Amino acid sequence: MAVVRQSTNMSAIALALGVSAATVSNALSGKGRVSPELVDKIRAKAAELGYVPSLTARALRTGRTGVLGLVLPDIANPLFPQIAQAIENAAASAGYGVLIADSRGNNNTQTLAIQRLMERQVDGMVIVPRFGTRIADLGCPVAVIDSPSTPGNTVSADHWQGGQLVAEHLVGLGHRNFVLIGANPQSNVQNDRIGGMKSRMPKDARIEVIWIEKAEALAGPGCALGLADRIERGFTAFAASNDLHALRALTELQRAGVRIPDQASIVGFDDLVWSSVVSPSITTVRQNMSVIAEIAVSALLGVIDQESPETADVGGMAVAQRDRVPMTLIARQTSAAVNPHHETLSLHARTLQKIPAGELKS
Amino acid sequence: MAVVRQSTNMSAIALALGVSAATVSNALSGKGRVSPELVDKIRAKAAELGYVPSLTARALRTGRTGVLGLVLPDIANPLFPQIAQAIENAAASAGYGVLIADSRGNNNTQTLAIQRLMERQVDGMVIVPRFGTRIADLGCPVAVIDSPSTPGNTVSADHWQGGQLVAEHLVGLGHRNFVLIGANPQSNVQNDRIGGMKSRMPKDARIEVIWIEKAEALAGPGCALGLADRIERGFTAFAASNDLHALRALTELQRAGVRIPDQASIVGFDDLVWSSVVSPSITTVRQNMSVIAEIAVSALLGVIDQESPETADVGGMAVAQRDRVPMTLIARQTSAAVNPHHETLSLHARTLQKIPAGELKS
DNA sequence: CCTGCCTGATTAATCGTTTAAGCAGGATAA
DNA sequence: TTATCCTGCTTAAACGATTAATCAGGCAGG
Repeated sequence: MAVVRQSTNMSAIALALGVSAATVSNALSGKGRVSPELVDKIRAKAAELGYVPSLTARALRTGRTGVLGLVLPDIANPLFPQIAQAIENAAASAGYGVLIADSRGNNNTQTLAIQRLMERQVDGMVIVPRFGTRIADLGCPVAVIDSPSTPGNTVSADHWQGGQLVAEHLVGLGHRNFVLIGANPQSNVQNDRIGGMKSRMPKDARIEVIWIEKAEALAGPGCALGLADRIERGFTAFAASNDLHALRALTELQRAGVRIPDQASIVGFDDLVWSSVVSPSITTVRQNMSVIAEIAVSALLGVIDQESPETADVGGMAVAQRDRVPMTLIARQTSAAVNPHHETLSLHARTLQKIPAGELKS
Repeated sequence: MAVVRQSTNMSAIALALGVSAATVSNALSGKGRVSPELVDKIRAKAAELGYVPSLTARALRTGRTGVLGLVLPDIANPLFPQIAQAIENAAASAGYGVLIADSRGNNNTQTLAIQRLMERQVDGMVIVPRFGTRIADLGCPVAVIDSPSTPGNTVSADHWQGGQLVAEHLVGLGHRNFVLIGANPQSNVQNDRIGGMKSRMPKDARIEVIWIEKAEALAGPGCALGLADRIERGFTAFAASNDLHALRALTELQRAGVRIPDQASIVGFDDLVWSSVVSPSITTVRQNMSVIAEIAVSALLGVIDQESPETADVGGMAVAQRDRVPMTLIARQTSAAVNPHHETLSLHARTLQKIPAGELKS
C-alpha cells in the first residue's frame, strides 16, 4: 500500500555517495569509525537531500521513543497551562516530545491514562497525581510533581515555605487575625501551604480555616463563603491556598462593599493568569515552574540514559531525590498594612448587601 | 544492548500456539483469512500472555503513528485547558495520542513547533493559530481551530452568533448603552464576537469599544480601563470578548463602588474556570469545545484514513469543510435588567474612589 | 616474511509488525 | 478427469534505523 513515505532515508544518502547505510548511520551519529572527510561528505549530502531521521525506526531499534508522558489530574485545572508549558519546554530543549493524558479527576481513569502512555512506550512520565493517589511502580521512569509530603520521587515547589512567605508578609503588615481558605484538606499541597502559614503566625494570632468543598457541600457550588461576616468579626487578612480562591474572596468582599486592601488584605498562590489584571491585582506566591519542570525532566532523562547499560535492575523507579523548589512572593495590590481606623471601617462594613447564594454551574 | 524489551510479542504468541506470526497478526486485526476457532485461540493466548502490540513497530511498517499534534499559540492562554482537554478526549477515544507543542506566541516558534511535530511523524495536527498567521500547506492533514473568518480548513465556534446572543440578551434586558471590550482588533475571534454583538444592537444604541492592548500600551499592563467613568456617562452594559476581560471589568467596577448587576451588566465569553465562582458569577457565552474537538479530530481522521488508497494527490490539505458550532449563553449574576433608577445611581457612582494605575507584571 | 594491530569501511542481523504472494488440499464446476 | 476456485495457513519481504561482527588493506615489529 503506497502510503506517503518520506523520500530521503539513510539508504538514499548511502546510494548517492556509494557507501553503505551503516556508514551513514555511523557518520551522522558519530559512533563508529568513519574518516573525517567522509563524515563531512555525508553530512553535506544529508543536508542537501533534506534528510530527516525516522524517529519511529530509531525507536523500534533502540527501544527509546524520545517521548515523555505528562499525566494530569484535571486538564481543566487553571495551573495546568503553567505546568504543561514548562514541561513541554524542558522536554523540547532536550529533544523530547510530550504526550498528554488527562486523568479527568478520576482515579481509575488515571490508571488508564498511564496505561495508554505505557502502550505508546513513552521513555518516562511526569505525573501530577490526584490527591490521595499513590503512584505504583510502573516499570518506567516516573517523576511526580506534587508536594514534598507526597511519598515517592517527588519534585515540587516548597509549598510549606510558600505558606511561610505569606504569613511573614501579612504579619509584617501588622495583621493578626487570619482567615485561611483552602478547598480540600486531603490535598497535600494545600495542607503544606496552610501549615506553612500557621507555622509563622504569632502565638496570639486568631486563625480560622474555611474549606471550600465543605462549604459547597452544604450551600452548593459557587456559594458565598460569608467572608464579610469575618470582617465584622475583626479579621483583616484572607490567605487562600490558591489564586482562584483568592479571587473568589476578592470579589465576594468587593461585592459586599469591603474595600481591598484598605479594610482587608488578600493573598493567593500560583500567580494564575488573572491575578495581575484584576483590580486590585492579587498578591500571590508563585512557584518557579520552569525550574521544577527542568528538575523533573532531567531526573527522568538521567534514569533513562543510565538504564541502557545493564542497570536495568533499577527497574525504572527512584527518579529524583526529593527536591523542593523555593517559592517567591509577588506583592501586588491586595495586601497592605492593616488599617489603624479599623473600628470605624468595621462599622462601615456593617452596611453590607445580602449576597444571594451562588447558582449551580451549568 | 539489553534495553528492556517487552517480553510478549506476536512471535511469542505464534510460538506458543505453533502457528506463524503472520497468522497471529491477521487474527488480531481481523484482516486475513483465519478460521474462527483459531482466532479465538489466538485471542485467548494473547490475553493470557498480556500481549500489548508495539505501536512503534506498527508505525514503522504502516507509516502511521497513531499520534496527533496539538499546536497552541500560547499554552498560558486560559482557554487552553478546555481545548486541550477536549482534543485529548476526542483523540483518545479514537485511539490516538496527543503530542503538544507550544508556539510561545511567537511566529517563528510556531513554525519550529510544527516542524518538530512533523519529524515525529504525527498523522495529523490540530492548530490553534496565532492571529495573523496563515498555516501553510504542510503535507500533513491539518485542522485549524480559530474563527470562521480564518482562511483554511477551519472548525470553530460561531463567534459571530455568540456575539449576537450577547447583544440579544442585553438588549432584552433593556440595555441601550454598550461598552464593548476586546484585547486586539487583529484577532479574528474577537472581531467576530464584537461584530456579532454590533449586528444585533438597535440602531439608536450607543456603542463604545475599548481595545485593551491599546490602552495598556499607553498606561502599562494591568492598568485601569476607566470603566467607572463610563458608568457616569450613562453606559449600563459591558460586553467583553473574553471572560478574562469581563473579570477585569467586574473587579474594576466593583472596586470603584459600582454595584453589579444593579448599576451595570457584564457579559463575557468562554466560561473560563473562575466565571462561575466569582461573586457575582459571570454571565458568559460558552463554546462547545467537545463538539469542536470532535469535528476537528474526526475530520483529521477522515483525511488520514482516506489517504492510504491512492488519494495521495490530495496531499493532506482540505480537512474540514468550514464548520461553525453554535455557542450558548449561560446567564449568571452579572447581567440583569437595566435599573429604572438609573439617574440616582449614576449620581451615586460619582463618589468613586480613585484607582491607582496598575503596576507592572513581575 | 609472517603475525598482529589499527583504520575505515561493509555485511547482515535485529527491533515487532504488516501484508503481498504462495501453497496445499478439498470442494466445485466443466 | 482436469481445470478452477476457495479456504486457511505459511513464507518472506518489507518499513528505516542501529550495531555487533567481519573484512580488506596498510603498516609496524619481531
